Amino acid sequence: MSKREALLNAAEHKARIGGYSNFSFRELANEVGIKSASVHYHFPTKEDLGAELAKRYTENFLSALGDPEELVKLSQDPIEHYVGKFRHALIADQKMCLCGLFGAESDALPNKVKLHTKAFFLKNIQWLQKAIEKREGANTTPVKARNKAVFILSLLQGSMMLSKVLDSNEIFSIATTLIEPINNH
Amino acid sequence: MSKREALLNAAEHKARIGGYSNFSFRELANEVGIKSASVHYHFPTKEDLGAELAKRYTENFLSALGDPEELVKLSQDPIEHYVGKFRHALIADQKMCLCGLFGAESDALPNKVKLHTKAFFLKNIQWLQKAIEKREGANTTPVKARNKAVFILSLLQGSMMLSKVLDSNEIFSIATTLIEPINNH
DNA sequence: GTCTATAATTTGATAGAC
DNA sequence: GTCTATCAAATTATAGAC
Repeated sequence: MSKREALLNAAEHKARIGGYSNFSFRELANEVGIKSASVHYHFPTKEDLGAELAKRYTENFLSALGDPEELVKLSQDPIEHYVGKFRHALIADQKMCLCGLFGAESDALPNKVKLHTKAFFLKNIQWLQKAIEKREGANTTPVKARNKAVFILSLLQGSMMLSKVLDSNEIFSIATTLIEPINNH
Repeated sequence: MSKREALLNAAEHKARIGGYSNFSFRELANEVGIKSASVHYHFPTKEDLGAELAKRYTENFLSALGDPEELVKLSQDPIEHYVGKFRHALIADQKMCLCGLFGAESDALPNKVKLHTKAFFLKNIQWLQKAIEKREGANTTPVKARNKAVFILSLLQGSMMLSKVLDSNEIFSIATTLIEPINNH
């Protein structure tokens, strides 16, 4: 693994626990076995590192989601699939969504980081909207599908927050089970 | 207004924008017109200040909510009332819920702050559960009412997050409108 | 790519005078 | 209650050698 990649991994780990201010160049450097000054070779400023972090997280997350159209063709429920990705982030990693944390502290972030965080949310809403449109066909409209997408993403981010603070993965299950009545409006 | 109160107000303002690390004793001192060292007279450590911040926020929020039983007696919808308090926090203050931000970075908080943040969530869930039980009477059970409470609080925290990051209060309206099908299961 | 050395700033905190 | 003075540590960042 390249040093650059190792730095991003270490930063992601810390940021998903305490946000943008929860990692420093020195800590990351120590973890990957180089000196703090050398981190600046890979990322000129902390803002650059933070932006790359949110960008990479978004790319990986959307890539793991796959194409919503394909899912519908295989007659899989894309919403259930989508919820599963968040469940995995919470249960397997025992951490918040990186962009959920960045989103909450959005107004305090350097501009480039904020923009990439915003992109995560826009792209996820688009993914969900498309999935809902494909699944429901003539039973929905673009506006209704987008509203449902906003609803689902809000609920997932919020239920991850509650699961973390109450230290209970069951909270996530409880909140997400109640998606169904909306999902099958 | 006492200096102590002014310090808490200044801290709350900053914390609701960028979390626990987004305020320092020096900044708070400057804003209320005293020196950094004097802040330690009011709050020995930053952890003490943070804990008091979450505690005061929780007290104020629950006090503003009032008694759910009273609301039901006046045949007001307690859920609508509850959503209105979050709407106000978002629209009037243009900020996240303090405990929402603290909740997201929960695992990085000093212990006392974390405990008071957790208490905010537990007390809000209790309030909602009681409100739902009173309103629905024999149509619900304690478990079902609590699950609904978890769902509503998750959705509200998440939709505040999305509203902040997408810089759109409409997002909050969209997400919360879709509470109704669950509310009237 | 990584290092040493270093700068400038900020931070939480303490001691002791008034 | 507030001040001055001070501290130790941490932070982001740069210059320049290897």
